[in-house]
Amino acid sequence: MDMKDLPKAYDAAAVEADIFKKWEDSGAFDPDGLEKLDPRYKKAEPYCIVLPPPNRTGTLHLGHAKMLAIEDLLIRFHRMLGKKTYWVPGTDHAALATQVKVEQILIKEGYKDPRKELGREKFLERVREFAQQSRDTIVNQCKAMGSSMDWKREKYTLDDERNRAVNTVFKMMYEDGLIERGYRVVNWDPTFQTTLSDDEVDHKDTQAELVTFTYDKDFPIPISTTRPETKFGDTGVAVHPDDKRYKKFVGKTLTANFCGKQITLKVIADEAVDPEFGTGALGVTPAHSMIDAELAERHGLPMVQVIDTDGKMMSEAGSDFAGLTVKEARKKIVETLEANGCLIKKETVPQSLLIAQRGESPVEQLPMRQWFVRVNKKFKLRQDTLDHWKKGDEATLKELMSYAVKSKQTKILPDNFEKIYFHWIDNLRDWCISRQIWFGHQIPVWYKRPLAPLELTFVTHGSTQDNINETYSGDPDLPLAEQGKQEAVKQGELLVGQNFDLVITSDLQRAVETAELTFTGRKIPFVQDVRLREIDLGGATTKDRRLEDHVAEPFQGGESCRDVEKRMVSFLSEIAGKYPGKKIAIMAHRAPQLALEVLVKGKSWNEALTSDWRQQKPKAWQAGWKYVLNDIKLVASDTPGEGWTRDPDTLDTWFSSGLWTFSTLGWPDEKEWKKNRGYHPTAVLETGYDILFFWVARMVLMSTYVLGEIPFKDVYLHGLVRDEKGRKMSKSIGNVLDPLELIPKYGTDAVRLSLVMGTSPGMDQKLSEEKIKDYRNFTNKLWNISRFILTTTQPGNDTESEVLPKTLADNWILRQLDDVLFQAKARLMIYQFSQAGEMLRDFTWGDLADWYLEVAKVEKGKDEILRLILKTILKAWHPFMPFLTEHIWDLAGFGGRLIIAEWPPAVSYDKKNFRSFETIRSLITDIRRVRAEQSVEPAAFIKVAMVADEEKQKLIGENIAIVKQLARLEEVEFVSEVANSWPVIVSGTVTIGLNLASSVLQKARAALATAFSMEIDQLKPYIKSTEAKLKNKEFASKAPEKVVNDMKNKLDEAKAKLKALEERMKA
RNA sequence: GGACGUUUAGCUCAGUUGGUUAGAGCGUUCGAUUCACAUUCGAAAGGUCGGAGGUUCGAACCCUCCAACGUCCACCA
Repeated sequence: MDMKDLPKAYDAAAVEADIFKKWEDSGAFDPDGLEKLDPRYKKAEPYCIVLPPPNRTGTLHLGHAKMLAIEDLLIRFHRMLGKKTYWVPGTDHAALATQVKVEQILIKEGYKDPRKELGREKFLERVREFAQQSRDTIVNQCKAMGSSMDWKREKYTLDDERNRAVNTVFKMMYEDGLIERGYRVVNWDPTFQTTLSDDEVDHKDTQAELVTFTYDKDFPIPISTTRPETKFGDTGVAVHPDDKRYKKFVGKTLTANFCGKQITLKVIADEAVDPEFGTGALGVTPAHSMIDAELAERHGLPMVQVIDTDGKMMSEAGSDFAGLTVKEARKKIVETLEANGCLIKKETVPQSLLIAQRGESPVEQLPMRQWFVRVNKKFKLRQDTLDHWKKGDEATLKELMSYAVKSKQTKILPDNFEKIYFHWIDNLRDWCISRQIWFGHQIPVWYKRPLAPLELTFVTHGSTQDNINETYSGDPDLPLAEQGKQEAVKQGELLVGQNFDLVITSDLQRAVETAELTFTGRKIPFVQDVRLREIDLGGATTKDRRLEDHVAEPFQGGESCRDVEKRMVSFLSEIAGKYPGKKIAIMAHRAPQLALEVLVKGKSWNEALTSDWRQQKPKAWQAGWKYVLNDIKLVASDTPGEGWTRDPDTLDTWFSSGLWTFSTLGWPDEKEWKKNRGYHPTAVLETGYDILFFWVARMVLMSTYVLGEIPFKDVYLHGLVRDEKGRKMSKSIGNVLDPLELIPKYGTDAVRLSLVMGTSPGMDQKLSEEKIKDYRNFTNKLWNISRFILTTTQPGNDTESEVLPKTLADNWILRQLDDVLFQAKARLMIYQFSQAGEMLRDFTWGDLADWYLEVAKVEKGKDEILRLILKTILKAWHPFMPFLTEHIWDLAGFGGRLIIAEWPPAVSYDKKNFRSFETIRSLITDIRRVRAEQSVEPAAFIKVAMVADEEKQKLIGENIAIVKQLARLEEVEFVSEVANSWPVIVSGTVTIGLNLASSVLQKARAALATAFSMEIDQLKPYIKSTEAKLKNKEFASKAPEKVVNDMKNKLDEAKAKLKALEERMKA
């Protein structure tokens, strides 16, 4: 292309798609592709960022655009630094959010209850279809933003590999006792019919009616509530321990007839009660308030549920109320209380209502059986963790999360968010992870339910010689010792009166013998089962046969505890089908019994091992341990086969997101994970501060737990993008700026700049179209700078080697360039993108375009240096403006792809006299100012005469062409003294006189006199205060030398200037 | 109720560990324009750094208190 044909303005829309394709085809987005492009990436340090996967709920907004701009900047910068950069692309299924969205769409299509009408599979198909469309949109938008990630490596939080990671972690946590199924009060969303975690519930300030009443006419303690309808579930009344009014009731159990229902209430004293509020007494509703549930747990109060999952009153509320909605019931209760004369007063109070984060529906707190991650539970670490704990040490998940940040292994930027993070952890409750929605990772738990529960009685075998000696002779099948036989008989005596339908024994000698002796004389069928055998110790010798060490790891050549567990699952599921409702005695060994504790009681192996009765001294001998087999629960990463029903619930979406840093790198697949191991911990996690808790904290939890290492070294939290008035962008206000509309209008680079510049981490950003326009102007400026250089210079050989400065201006611009490269790099390393960009802009616009290019129009022979500067700034700007810079790079024919060019090295210049050009610059500036200040016609600026010392005369004389061009002068002459009739200003130590047209002379003199006196008025107090300061002994002794010297120099300059001005005034 | 921010020019914001007379962009005013760029260039005006105390030779910066605004967490039943 002929350079002359370059359009006057940069047309982003016309070139961007093309450039993106070139990048994509080049393989530069692929960390392994980099090696093929440039050998320097072969042994390169890895640099990895995982893309916070956008939700597949629709399209990307400006917040995403900001995220992409910052992360792409980081990736491109580090790629140019020579790192093997891997930006992991992917999307999030966003379980609930996506399902809700699709439900809304289906309702619009005419379905009334889409899930019921379609059924699980068909409904999920629609959700998947929507998610797929959304994914396609997201990918295209990311590409439009210029994001340099390789979509061939795309991951999805709900794909098969991620599912494997989820199931594996679930199983690990379950085995460690960190996941449990419990009956607890949870947040329930009656609209979407699912539980929500504490973090998914918001508080909305509303007005509510606070009702003060007594449960019935005779009840001695009045209470207040805004939720009278829950009072059917009250099981206690709590007062403050010091409250004299109620002291006499504490500890008593009272009854009342509350609106037709008989309730029993225990009066308890608890510090948590505020004696000042209401009546000072609090009706405790353990089933419908987490706070009350905690209170109830402390005081042993029972839980009575009265509201169902539809938000309606249950039969527990009495026939008058059952079936009513919460609202209806509330109204009716107040009326009933009033009619019964129990109502004391009604008042309006502010209340914060629990609402679901999506939508406005109120959230109920209900007791339910759900799955929880226990954050305060001690567990044994599976590996060395965070360079602080050793494998086998005990810790809680909270401690891991806390230590990762406390030890600064993960640093949060800005650091005040660390405090917020710790505060959140301190108040963290167990995390409810099961959801009753369909879209998501189904919980990897299977059940087999017998038609009727089996009653199992575990009986243990009598001692063998090894048991007595507490040794291991190596023979796994010893007969009973004499002592053991006696024990077996004794056991039989203790079991008299208990009836069994069947005895199943292990087939080992000691078990069979014991069974015969224990159940002698009873006519019960015996069955032997090989699956009930003791754990196979393999080649273990006495020293290494601690079961604790072999929970997952098998004994050498033998079994692990988990292997026994597997046998027992098979055993139990068989007898569950064969003998429903029967009473069965199980005669077996230690490991099988512990497996029962695990499988039937839901303990973890470590819990089962530590609570094992055999550990107690003296051993608590008893005749049989009872287990009721309601269902057999199997936690597995794969479906266990016929006859098993999978838990229908799905997991909280953040469970899978929490694994994102390593599940995307191949874990738990050994081969893949090994390949990508170097990328973890990832370099930085860049995201909005609004998901610090949801996501960032949970990734720390998962990574420290699963891998024992942090998920990322730095966390960079960007602020939210708001409209120009500081409001959140929302469709209802209509202030949404859509990246897809902005990009074609202003160019991607301008949009990216506007999202990066003028922002700092953690601070919200106000964005207007005006700002984007300003950055569009800048992209155009860079375009025209390039256009000028490319049209006025010849390519030459464009070497990377040094270009020697020929003139003062050359030396000055190279020095400025060198400085800005150093500064910008330093800022980028510490995530100060805005400052880095500002420095580059000041150089590009202020130094290069406004000065050096002007100089270049006068001084010729700058082809080489101009092209070097262009090449250098294109590199430096590339992370900020990838499209424009790559495009110009192509046009200039610099060769190769800018995207993998090396970050520019230092530029050499003459360090001694780089300041000389500053003198000329300030002279020109002064002339320009005088002209403007005095409102002098340009035509009057014909001549400038100046008084200067010889050195300065020489300097200016050598650069006279520049001075003339930039100050728009016709002539400059040096004189010994400037004529009195000429207006004069002082520039540094140069005195300039202006030869003005006579018509403006008078005006100019007057203006000049005012200007002089103003300047003198400014200088005098400055000189005075500075002199005083310098004379101050304390200042002189305490201030650093550099400060003092700088002040002295500046003072001398000011004095000289003042002297000259005063002389001029006199004249 | 608790915590964390923010408050600097008309607007949007910088201001690195306290150190010369506090900066930028936009806007405003004045001026320029055959030149790479009117998406341009030059210049100016505009700030007792939210308020009040304190520490220091020296404070926009550190400490205390207050005010306004914002955000997060808790939930007083």
